[in-house]
Amino acid sequence: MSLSALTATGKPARARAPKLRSSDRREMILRQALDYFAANGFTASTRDLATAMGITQSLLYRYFPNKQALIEAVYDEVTLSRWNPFWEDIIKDRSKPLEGRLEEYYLDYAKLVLRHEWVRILIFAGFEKSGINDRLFKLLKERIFRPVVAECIAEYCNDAAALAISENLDLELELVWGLHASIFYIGMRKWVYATNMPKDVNATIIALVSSFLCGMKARLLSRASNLAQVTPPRLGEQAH
Amino acid sequence: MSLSALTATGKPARARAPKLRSSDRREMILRQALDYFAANGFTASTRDLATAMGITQSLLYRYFPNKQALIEAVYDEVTLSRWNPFWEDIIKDRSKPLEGRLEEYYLDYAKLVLRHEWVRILIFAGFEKSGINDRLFKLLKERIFRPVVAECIAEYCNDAAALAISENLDLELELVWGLHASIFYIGMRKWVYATNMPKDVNATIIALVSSFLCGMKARLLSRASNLAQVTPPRLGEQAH
DNA sequence: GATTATTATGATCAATTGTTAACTATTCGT
DNA sequence: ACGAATAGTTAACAATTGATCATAATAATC
Repeated sequence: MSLSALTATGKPARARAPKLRSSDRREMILRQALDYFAANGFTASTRDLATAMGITQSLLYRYFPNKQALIEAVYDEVTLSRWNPFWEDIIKDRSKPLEGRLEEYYLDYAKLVLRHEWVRILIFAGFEKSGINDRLFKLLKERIFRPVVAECIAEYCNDAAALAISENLDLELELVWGLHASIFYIGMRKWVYATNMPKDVNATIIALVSSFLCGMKARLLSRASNLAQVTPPRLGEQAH
Repeated sequence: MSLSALTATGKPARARAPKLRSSDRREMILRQALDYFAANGFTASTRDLATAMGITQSLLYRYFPNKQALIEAVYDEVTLSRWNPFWEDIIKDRSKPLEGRLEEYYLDYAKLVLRHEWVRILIFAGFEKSGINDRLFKLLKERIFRPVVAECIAEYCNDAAALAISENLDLELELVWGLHASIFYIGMRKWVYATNMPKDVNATIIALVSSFLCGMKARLLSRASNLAQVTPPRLGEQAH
């Protein structure tokens, strides 16, 4: 009988999925599940997911013990394999001007944010399992936010002022959170709200970085000068 | 027989829900559904929802034709009734300094963002039905973002410069999007990612507003001065 | 206190869900 | 070419879902 005939239950027949090496099939499932979950949320059914990738639903369970395991593999794939380990080096490379370094990093990060999986999977994951993003945020804070603050201080403060304010950098860190948020939110406008985007994304990133540095500089100079007033005769005064 | 006895199927008995006036019951369902959906997402089952509010699931269908209608009522409740119509007046009130006005508005908006329903319902809605937030974003843009840009221009530009740059305010608007994002993201850290919050939220808002104004001022002054250089005697042209 | 209008409940349906297991098709070594 | 190993499919189960409706409980009216 014909392979393209109907099944016993009358469902339209589909070409049998080709037999792949176990590792290849697993990789293929992971990649497609990533796209599918990013588009439809983790609540999408395993049946629809399997149909979308041209295999039967039960085959999923040969490669992942259950749906949750597949979801976690997808999450790891997004957060671990899309993190660029060189970002930190870009930020810390003092052979280039600070503004250029920040532009370079944030323009690259924006590319990530403009791909639907980064924004959507991160948010889906946060909703599903609180705390799942902790590792990622720790990475962000230690490898990006703190270095950015350190570079700004190195740029705008002398050593004495840098030392003096290093006790409390909460608000400086919050300004970096703010810049991060501004750029992440561009992705949210596209991939969560489906509302209007900046006319020119790159120009927007550059304007945001410039504005950030302006605010950070003003803040650091202001702290340094307050410091000088409080302890007049010692080091630590500096101007621009 | 006792009212607290078990039912035929052995489920633990629950006190029968009191008989309320139709409008009161509807209001009560709406309010509780808001909290429950904000906490558990729109995919939460109507059974669990009903149990949480101490009524039976079928009662929901007396007040809302289906689950989708309930979800939409919840969404409207959040977006329509939590919008403060006086925000626009605060921003435009030139009897006060600009920075103070922005602080006042954003401190108030932050209160909204720190309540879980605003952040979560908005994002849930965006995921469920793309375009549903369009009306809200139009409101934000017309009543908040554009006025903020206008007030900044009034503060930092003379009339000629204001007129000249008014042709293209895309990037200035994007800076306001960025400030909005910075504050909304504080709510996301709490209600989506369940990660760390600013140590002092109000101080953070004030620092963000200050930094924003610093960047906006620099940008507007720079545009105005470019303008003067390019077309010394006339009005109107502006460069990139 | 009996009648009536209104509100809440319980049982049930059909569809969909994650998951398992028995079965079939394909590939590869010999 | 044959058989074992591997990959994929079909069919089913139990639990959960949104939704419906007849009925029981309560409040209002007289």
